Amino acid sequence: MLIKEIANRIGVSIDTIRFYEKQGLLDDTHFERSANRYRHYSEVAIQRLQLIKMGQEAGFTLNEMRQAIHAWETDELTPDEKIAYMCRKMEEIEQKRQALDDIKDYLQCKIEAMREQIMTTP
Amino acid sequence: MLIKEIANRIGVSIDTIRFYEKQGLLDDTHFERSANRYRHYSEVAIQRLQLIKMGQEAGFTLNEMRQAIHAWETDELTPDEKIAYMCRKMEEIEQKRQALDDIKDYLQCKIEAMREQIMTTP
DNA sequence: GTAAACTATGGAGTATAGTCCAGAGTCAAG
DNA sequence: CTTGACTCTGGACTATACTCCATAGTTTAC
Repeated sequence: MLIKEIANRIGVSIDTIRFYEKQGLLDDTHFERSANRYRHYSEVAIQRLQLIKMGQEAGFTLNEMRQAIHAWETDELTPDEKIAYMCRKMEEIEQKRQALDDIKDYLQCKIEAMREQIMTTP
Repeated sequence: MLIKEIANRIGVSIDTIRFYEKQGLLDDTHFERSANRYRHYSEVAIQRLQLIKMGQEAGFTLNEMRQAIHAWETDELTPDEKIAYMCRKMEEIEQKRQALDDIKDYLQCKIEAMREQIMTTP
């Protein structure tokens, strides 16, 4: 799969794919170079890019994701430490959820108040 | 309330408060100037800053918030249109929640797989 | 065999959201 | 009446995450 195809599949630009590579989020485990130096991406690359996209939508930075991936994929941490690392990430996600719930309540109140106002004005 | 006090209360820097002002998120309805040109902030400013903070934690940009605030506070939209606007924002929030749930499931799976691995290795 | 469409690289430019700094004025305490 | 802590302004600087561009090589279709 050449760069244009994977970019289209994931829904990002070609430049973005190359940018992620420069940032160390994609490496030679995700693609091979043919004789003409073209990158040929594997299914693993698809998964990696989907993960990055998911993480970004959830509000994580590329830096955070690179660190988390590194923590998970190397042997610098024991399995228990890896689990502990990811559990901390889960807590961060919970906090983000709480922020969403808070603003949702805020908007809901605003909307209710506006509806009331519409009802009670002649 | 001078700028240092409100910055401390909200938990942002003085520069950030002034930056928000430049961005049109705070105006003379949020503070008055004394003879020495010092800004004196009101409770309304506190509420506005808390809203901005909430919105940012939820992943909205300053631009989006400025637009939403403008839509809500001017008379360019009818009450019904304002409600419709905010309901669309509610949908965006739902999408963000979904992204969080997705990545949470992903992490959960990873963690489970790692636990399995720990159990089954000698 | 050439034009269109693709790939490569390096580097410049953009938007967002601040952060820092210089130079100047203000205020409260001792 | 000076020292230290505060305020003001304008502008330069930073990090993140792209995006665009020039230049050059490659492949596909006619």
